Amino acid sequence: MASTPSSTLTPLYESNNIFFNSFTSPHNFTFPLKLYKSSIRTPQVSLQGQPHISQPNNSQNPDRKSKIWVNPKSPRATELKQRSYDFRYTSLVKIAESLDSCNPLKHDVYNVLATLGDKIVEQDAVVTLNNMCNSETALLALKYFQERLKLSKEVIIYNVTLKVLRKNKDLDRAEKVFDEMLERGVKPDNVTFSTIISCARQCNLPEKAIEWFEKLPSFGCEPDDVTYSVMIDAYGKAGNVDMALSLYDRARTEKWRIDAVTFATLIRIYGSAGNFDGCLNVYEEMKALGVRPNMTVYNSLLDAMGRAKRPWQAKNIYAEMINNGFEPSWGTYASLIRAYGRARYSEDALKIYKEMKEKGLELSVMLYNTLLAMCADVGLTDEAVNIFEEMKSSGTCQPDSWTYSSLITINSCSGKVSEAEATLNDMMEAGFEPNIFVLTSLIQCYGKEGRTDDVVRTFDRLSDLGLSPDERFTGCLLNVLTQTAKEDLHKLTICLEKANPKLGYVVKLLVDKEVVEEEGAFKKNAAELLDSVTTDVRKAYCNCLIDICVNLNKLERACELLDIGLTLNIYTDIMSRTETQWSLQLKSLSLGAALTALHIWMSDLNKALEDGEEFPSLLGINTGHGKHKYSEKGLAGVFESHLKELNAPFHEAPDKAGWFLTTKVAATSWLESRRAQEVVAV
DNA sequence: ATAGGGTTAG
Repeated sequence: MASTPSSTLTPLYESNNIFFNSFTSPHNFTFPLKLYKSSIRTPQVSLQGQPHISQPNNSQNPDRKSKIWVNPKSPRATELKQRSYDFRYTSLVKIAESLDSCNPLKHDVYNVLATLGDKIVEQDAVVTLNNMCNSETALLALKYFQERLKLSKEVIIYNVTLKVLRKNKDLDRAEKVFDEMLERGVKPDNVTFSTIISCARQCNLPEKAIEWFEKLPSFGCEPDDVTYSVMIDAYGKAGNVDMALSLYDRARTEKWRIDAVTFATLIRIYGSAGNFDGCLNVYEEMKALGVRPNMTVYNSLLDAMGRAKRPWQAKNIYAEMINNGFEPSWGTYASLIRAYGRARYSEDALKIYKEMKEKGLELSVMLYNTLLAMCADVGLTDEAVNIFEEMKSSGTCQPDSWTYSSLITINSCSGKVSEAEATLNDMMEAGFEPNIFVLTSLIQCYGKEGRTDDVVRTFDRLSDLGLSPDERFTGCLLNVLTQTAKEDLHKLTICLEKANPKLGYVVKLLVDKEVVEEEGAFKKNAAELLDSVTTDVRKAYCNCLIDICVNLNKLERACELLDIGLTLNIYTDIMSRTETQWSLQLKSLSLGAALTALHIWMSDLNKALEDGEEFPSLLGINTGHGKHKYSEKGLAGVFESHLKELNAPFHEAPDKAGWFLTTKVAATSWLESRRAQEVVAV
């Protein structure tokens, strides 16, 4: 075994939080509650009260009994016609509004419609129904028009009625209306089908949508571009990406004009299937076909890049969108906040937040939560407090358990135990039970303060609430062990055993002197354990276990764990060699794991030296810049002093943050002098 | 705006 002075490896108790945050980020958790939309969307603003529409006192008004003859083909005539149509349209919208709020009784509905007078035309029916939201009164209105009008295109008023039913997500009624159409001998067309199909899609019944699409040919209809687009969307929603794409292919070979909306649909499908390059390819293909992107395309792309955790691409697309003269919509901002928030682009996210406020756009709970979770991630305590205050005073949304979780996490991470406890009380007063996320944060919080008994109490609280520990919760507990004094470790080992017996056993082998270990049992069990947990927590578990070893001065065990980590590909590319440089990559390692890796790397260098291998011109250690807000010092800072203690000739590169470099000559002479010392020491 | 697609997501 080589000769790293192990005393320098010992005190790990406070600093390191490099792996800590993989547990505390609320966005890493799968929240078990399904949240529903808090309010129904307000209906469209009516045209009522727009001043330009009727101005009877205006002497310029051409609608007054004017004797001037106007050439019907002149632009002036077109304008007059337009005005008179605008006027008619406005009154029809008002009728539609009255019908929406009227009793669903034949008598009442007919009375409202009687105000239209006797000279109604087919288009009046279309406009009225098209502006309605109430299914029941719409069906009565449909009857009224059927009784009173000679309809030359009856299918159209059926189609607009179907739109009303779709607004209400009422597929049952839509299907009944369809049957009625057939009974009356009205032939459904593509509009009928696309409306019913999108209704089924919006009802979250994509199988139904497919069913309707499949019966389209039996009514003598050939799907057209819009029907394809709707179906592509429905297949995507049903998770049948292959069918969606093959429809797209079919639409393409049948030379349908594929417009921006369809491309946006395709981008959404690729995005929700996790194929983010697919999204970008569709976008390129679209541009190659000469289709100009619209807002939907941009918003879908931004959303996809957010899911892909590629905030820089979101940024580029947004810039392009602005350059092309588009005004960002609510959806644009929401996508950006999510993209930036998840990726911890805090400055960008906060800028968007500011812009939304300036424009008077309301944020949803989800968006507030995204911002708060981001603040928790990067340690923006003051901003989080501000955002929370603004959220409360917005009057439009109430904090939910996610909100409180983030706030508790923020307090916990900045070591504000009593504030965290107070926030938990607020949460319970607001009617939310503490959940696993909150308890996970609290465990971290107490652990960091060395309040082991409170950690144990919080651990027990979880099962009292009828919850069982998940991998993150257990991982946080394990992380607490890396910060706990030796004499308290046994209290936590008991908890660990309850949470995950295998993990408990592995830790016991490290901590408990009385456990008798069979030859190789530690390595075997540790490997089985790490293999049994999901990949997202493996590295964190391994890092923690190594830290515990390092704390307890069990360097051999630490090396065994690192070896397991390398074998299971938990750590990749830690040590690499090119012709010009040999590197040690420590970026995602905890301090203990990094020190262990350094130890192994130095042994390898020694061996290479012994074997007379040629060293490259440069040797480098990359610690990453370690700019994490919650840890006073990143890995870089700790490493710098550690390397000094070892008299190692590595020096931080001025132009490459987080890199410590040395030359062939310096490295060789350093290793040789260490070996000489070793001989003296023996 | 004036018969069919698009969302508000964790």
